[in-house]
Amino acid sequence: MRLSQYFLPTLRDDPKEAEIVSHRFMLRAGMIRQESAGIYSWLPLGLRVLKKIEQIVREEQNRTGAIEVLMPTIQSADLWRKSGRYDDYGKEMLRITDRHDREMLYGPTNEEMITDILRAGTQSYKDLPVNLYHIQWKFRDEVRPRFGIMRGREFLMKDAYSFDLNAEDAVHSYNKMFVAYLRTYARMGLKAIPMRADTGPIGGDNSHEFLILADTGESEVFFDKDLHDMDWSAFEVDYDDRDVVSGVVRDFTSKYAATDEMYVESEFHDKVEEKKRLSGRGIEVGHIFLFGTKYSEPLGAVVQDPDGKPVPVHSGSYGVGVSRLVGAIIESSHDENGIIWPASVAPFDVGLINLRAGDEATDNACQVLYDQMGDAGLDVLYDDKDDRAGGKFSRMDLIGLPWQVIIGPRGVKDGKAEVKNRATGERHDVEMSKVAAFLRDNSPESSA
RNA sequence: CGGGGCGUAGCGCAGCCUGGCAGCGCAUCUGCUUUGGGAGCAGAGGGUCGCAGGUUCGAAUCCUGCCGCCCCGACCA
Repeated sequence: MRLSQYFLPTLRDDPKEAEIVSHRFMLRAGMIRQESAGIYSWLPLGLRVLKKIEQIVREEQNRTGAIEVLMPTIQSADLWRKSGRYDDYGKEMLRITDRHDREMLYGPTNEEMITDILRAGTQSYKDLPVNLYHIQWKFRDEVRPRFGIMRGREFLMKDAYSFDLNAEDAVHSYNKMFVAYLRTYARMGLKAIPMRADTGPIGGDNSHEFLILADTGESEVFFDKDLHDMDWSAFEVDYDDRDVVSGVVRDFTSKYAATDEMYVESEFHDKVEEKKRLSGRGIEVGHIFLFGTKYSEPLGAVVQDPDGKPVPVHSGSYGVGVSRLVGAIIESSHDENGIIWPASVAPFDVGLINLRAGDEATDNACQVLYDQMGDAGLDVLYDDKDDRAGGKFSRMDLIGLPWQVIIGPRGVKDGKAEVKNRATGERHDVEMSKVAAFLRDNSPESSA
């Protein structure tokens, strides 16, 4: 993509409404534009990141055997009356009336609808287990939206729903999602610590929130220092092996970690020796939850078991805040100059900077490199604009592409390109013809 | 929902107290000189001063009402 033909409205000054780093950089880098409180347009650069994150989430869901569907944003009130949540949900739910005076709502979540979909399509225990998910916009009319897309009213969420014949099978479904979440966040370069979460009236151990440590997080967290030493890479697992999967869950839940709502000081002190007690703040980027037959019973999601008896299915729901992750990644990966994208979610792989646009030799060298990198499968943003060097450097640092390939008359004379790593700041003089190979050899292995 | 604050050009702001030509910086456009970390000079374009009403010869400025947005707290992917 040539920058001269792209739409990238960057800002030099901080917009005054943006208090936290991710919000500031997203606005300045031209990723989003606010349309209303908690509602944003996604501009080209932001949309690219959103799609990358969405795709990683999708791939990791599919890997567990979960199946993608797409449910509408608008739902009928009827289903919510059946589950009893229409009145319970309160003002957070945006209620709409259509032209026939039918009561509709903009979905804040989809337990009712997915349970009804399953009910209609499943009659036998032989049809289970099944895990259906979708990645769809949600609307929750938050009292106070803030921090840009981190707490928007409209947000993109992956929500998965598992259905099993009995409680034991449901735990395996839950565990699979737990492991999938570890892998998902790891692939985005994040360490998201699973923490016991409030299970509300249902009880039990089976609810965890996944939190990214960040000063700007909305939750206060308490955890064992040993968690930092766990293997946070996207390790391989056999999802069909119940023991392996539950073993991973056991490992990652063996160390104390709790958000303020579950935190009990005496328990923390009991389980963690003093020098290993850490506390801080975290951003919730996922929440998984096993709720048994809470929705299947009222909505009649029943299958026949091997004895021919009708039994309500056991379910769980599993959410990932896809749009929130864009902000969370920036919170955990930036410097004073701008964003530092992990390669897996970067909007482009490389920024090619032409320091002397209009100079024939420099233009030609850039064109050759642009084609070369494109042929090598790299996604390149080519800054071919007739701007000054300083502005180009600043803008490229701001938008945070993993690599910058800098071409000026100086290098062109020697046949050399300057390759800069955005994260480390390291610069390498690389022969023009070897730039694509250099980037391939020095990029983090693709974890797909 | 309680408390605080803001609304003037794409972004950041001044002007309002004490009513009298709507300004500054950045950005944008044109020309020249420059050209490896946000250049210089000269010129130019861009505004329903959030909206409505009122007071006044005259309102960005004073008064009333409304709308929008931000921040802090109680709630949440």
